[in-house]
Amino acid sequence: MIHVYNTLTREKELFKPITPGKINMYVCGPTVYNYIHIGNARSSIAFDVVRRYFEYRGYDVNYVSNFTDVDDKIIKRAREQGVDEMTIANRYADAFHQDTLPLNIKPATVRSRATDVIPDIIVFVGDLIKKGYAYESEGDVYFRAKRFKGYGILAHQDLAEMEANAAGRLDDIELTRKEDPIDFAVWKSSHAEDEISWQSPWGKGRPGWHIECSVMAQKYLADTIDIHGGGIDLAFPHHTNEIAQSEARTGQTFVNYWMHNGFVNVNDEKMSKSLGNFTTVHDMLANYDDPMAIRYLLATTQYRRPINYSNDTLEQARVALDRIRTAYRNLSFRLETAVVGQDQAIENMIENQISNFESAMDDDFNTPNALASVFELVTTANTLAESRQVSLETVQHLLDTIAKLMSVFGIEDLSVQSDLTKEQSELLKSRTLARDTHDFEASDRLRQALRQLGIVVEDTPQGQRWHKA
RNA sequence: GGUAAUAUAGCCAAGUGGUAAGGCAACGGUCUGCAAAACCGUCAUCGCCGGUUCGACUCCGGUUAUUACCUCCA
Repeated sequence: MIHVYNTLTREKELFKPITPGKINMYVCGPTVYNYIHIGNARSSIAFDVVRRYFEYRGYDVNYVSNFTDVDDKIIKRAREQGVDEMTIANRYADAFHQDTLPLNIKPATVRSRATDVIPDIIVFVGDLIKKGYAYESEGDVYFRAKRFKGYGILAHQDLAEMEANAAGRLDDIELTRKEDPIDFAVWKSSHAEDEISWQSPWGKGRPGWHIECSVMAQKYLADTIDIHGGGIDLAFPHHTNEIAQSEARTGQTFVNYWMHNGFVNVNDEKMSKSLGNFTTVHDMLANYDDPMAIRYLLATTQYRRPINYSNDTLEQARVALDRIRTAYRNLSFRLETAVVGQDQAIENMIENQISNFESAMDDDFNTPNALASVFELVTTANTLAESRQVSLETVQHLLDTIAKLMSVFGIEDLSVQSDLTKEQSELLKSRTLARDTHDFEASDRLRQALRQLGIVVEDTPQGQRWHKA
């Protein structure tokens, strides 16, 4: 029984998929005009965890996301660099894949670009006009926001307020073209010859920002989808407008559950270029050698809560993750000395923690609580690793469980052990001999030598335990 | 101005009408040739003021602070 917080109703609701066992979800992707920043990564990771948990629960998840590859920011950047828009879009779409790979974000089932669906967008806009929900005005096409009943409820915005706000902000050109200040563009005429554009019934132009998501969700998923996700800032206007467009066209509910992730602050401040704390994933990965620690920080905070990203919080994440890795590694070491059999008390404990983990995740993906269960298992693993005698099946079960639960957070490869070089192997053997004869001087020297070669050796009742530094 | 969210120990962070998970740090102990890793123990009364209640940190009212959104920012 999974419960999901629905932004539309502002309540946790029992999750019921439209088709049993299947989930159609759409998550807003980035505008590819720059490297993705940590906020983009947070959003991707938050919904990656949602997806992974549904999959863990046995659902078949159809995950669709987009690249916004045509918009003002891309056009501007292309101009600045004297290249065409697609050069910019391709460059940063590629960078997205490079940056998300080390963060272990699963690729979308379908990752579509706005420019891949231009014909569909034109049909969609045409339909809106036919139904009286949109109108052409000097080459632009606008959506009649007021015509759509319930416009603004997702973000709990008041129509009159919005109207007043909008009127003060728009320039004269927009005001003269729009019937109403709160109307929004679904199609924009192109203003310059060298600007990217497509031929349409309304002249040369390009899609408005919101329309692509409505079109893709419908094209690749369905008229009504289970989950739509994105950053909380998108609730208004982006998702508000998506709802209006999509429902105006189909007459059906567009989305059953709206999910929005919280923001990432950098050093306790909102990330912005003017504050100089704009943090791209590209730079983070270049400056930090443990991408899984970044993932840990972003994945283990409850998705609706804000995250403060700083050297300090990142370091705390790394230390916490290391505790899990160390436990996993040290228990793995006991596989060699384990005896065939099972330990019922520990088996029961494992089942209890799995159950706690699932209860936590069922409750709107409460990752901090779920993690607490993992740490209970970690303590058990540490205790077991120190026991005189351990049962093989139970050791394996505990290891598998920790790995399985952590993989829900997208943290895999807990124990990245590589083979020893011949030299390292020889040194270890020599050290065993030295210890057998209580030659501690030689033993300490060899431990130091191994340390220099990147191998940390620890002495246990079961012999030497080593791992890479 | 409007609409929301948040306020829990040194830090990060859960949670609940009946006397506060987990992680880090700190302190004490155990284990250890030393070390490492680990284990055990200690460490908060929940922004402020009222109210409801047998009882609130958890519900209600108020207040303060912080933050976000109010047309293209995840």
